Amino acid sequence: MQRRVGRPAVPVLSREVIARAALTLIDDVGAEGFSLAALGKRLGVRPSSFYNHVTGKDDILAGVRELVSDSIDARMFTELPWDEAMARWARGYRDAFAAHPPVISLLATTPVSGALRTLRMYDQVVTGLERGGWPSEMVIPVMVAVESFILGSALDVVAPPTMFDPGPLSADVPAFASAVAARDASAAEGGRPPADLAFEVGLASMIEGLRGALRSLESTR
Amino acid sequence: MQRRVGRPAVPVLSREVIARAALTLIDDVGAEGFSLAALGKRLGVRPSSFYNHVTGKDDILAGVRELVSDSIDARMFTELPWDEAMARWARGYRDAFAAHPPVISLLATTPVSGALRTLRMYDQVVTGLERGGWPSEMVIPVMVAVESFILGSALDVVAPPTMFDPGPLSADVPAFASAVAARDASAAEGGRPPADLAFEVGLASMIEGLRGALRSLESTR
DNA sequence: ACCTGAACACCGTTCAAGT
DNA sequence: ACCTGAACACCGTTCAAGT
Repeated sequence: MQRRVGRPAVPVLSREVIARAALTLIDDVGAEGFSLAALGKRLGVRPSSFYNHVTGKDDILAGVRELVSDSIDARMFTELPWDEAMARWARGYRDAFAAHPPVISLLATTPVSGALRTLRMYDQVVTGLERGGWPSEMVIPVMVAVESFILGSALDVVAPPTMFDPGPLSADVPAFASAVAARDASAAEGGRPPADLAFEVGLASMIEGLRGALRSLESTR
Repeated sequence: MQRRVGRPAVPVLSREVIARAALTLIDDVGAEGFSLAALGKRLGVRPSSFYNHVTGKDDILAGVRELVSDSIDARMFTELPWDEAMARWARGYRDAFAAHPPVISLLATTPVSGALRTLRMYDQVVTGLERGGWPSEMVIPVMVAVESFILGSALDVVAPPTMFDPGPLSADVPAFASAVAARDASAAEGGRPPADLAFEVGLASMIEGLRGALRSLESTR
């Protein structure tokens, strides 16, 4: 288990290895349990070793972000109508983060990575929207609006479900308490997590609204 | 400047005083410059003093959240039609966070506070939506969907504008690069921050989509 | 009740030393 | 080139001592 000092015969670390181990560590112990010491222990390495491969903790988290982002597919924009592609892209985007709940809060603070892979994804979305008839100055706002909704929804997935216990609070906010109860009953009936209902109604509404906006843009032209 | 040991004649701290000082400190030095040591220096106090008034750093941040959230108004739901009230609520909600950009990332990780004031706000929104004809099991999803969009948009405000420089990247993602240029030109013409365009188009679309969803719910009943 | 000051365990980062 | 190990400044938190 213990390694001798000096350069090892075969390298034990790499940027990739570090990022993958960091992702599973965060998944296992949560955002607040993540530290270079804990990560080093998992990899059988001293924390100072990381600095041969990354510039520091922030760089490790950037690697984690790339790992998660890379699993998001945007190729549907090359074949499907823009509105259908948008719905599928949004679900995949949200699922990628929902698969790693504790990661969401760590990465939410730096939503857009300048990584080339991410820019390529944006490029595909932009191309699909323009092909769908959106005027070019509207394309980025439309994409960012949907992305903001997705990221906000991902945060909601990880939010502590404070709303569930009744008790003294219910008396103070009766309309809210009974609406939560109705929502929970409805979600349980459908066999889905309560947070999914908000995501689906929000996504469907935003896309329907965008469809209408595009129609009126086209009719006034 | 230096205080003698022992209990002071008149208390220098309180939960409120601590939260206000924390908010302005974060505004001044950013999220990463915030520490109990720095906060103590501002208040002329040792970090250990805080523990007489709050349970720790997280509790201080909860106080900051309450401060920001308390400035959000939801009374419009008692007088205006639900869709118009929703639009105003959303703008005020976003503005409250946009007024403190560095705070957003610190607080985004715990989007929903269980504070009574926050629950009261939700209660007003819920009441307004039900008055507008929304079925009770849909009310929470609708509110959460809009709130998710708002929080995601607030994060976007604070996101580093990586997208602006041309150079080698533009060649790799041409559609994206030219769409950003078109967006920037359009924003500059309107004299608004580029991020505002996405918020406005997203908000208008979501509300328009929700109007449509409510209409079809009502027609099938 | 409410502050100081010493002490604690832990943190990210730097850097010389070793192979 | 790539690891260890010692050292650094800083962090949040605990707690006895003081008024």
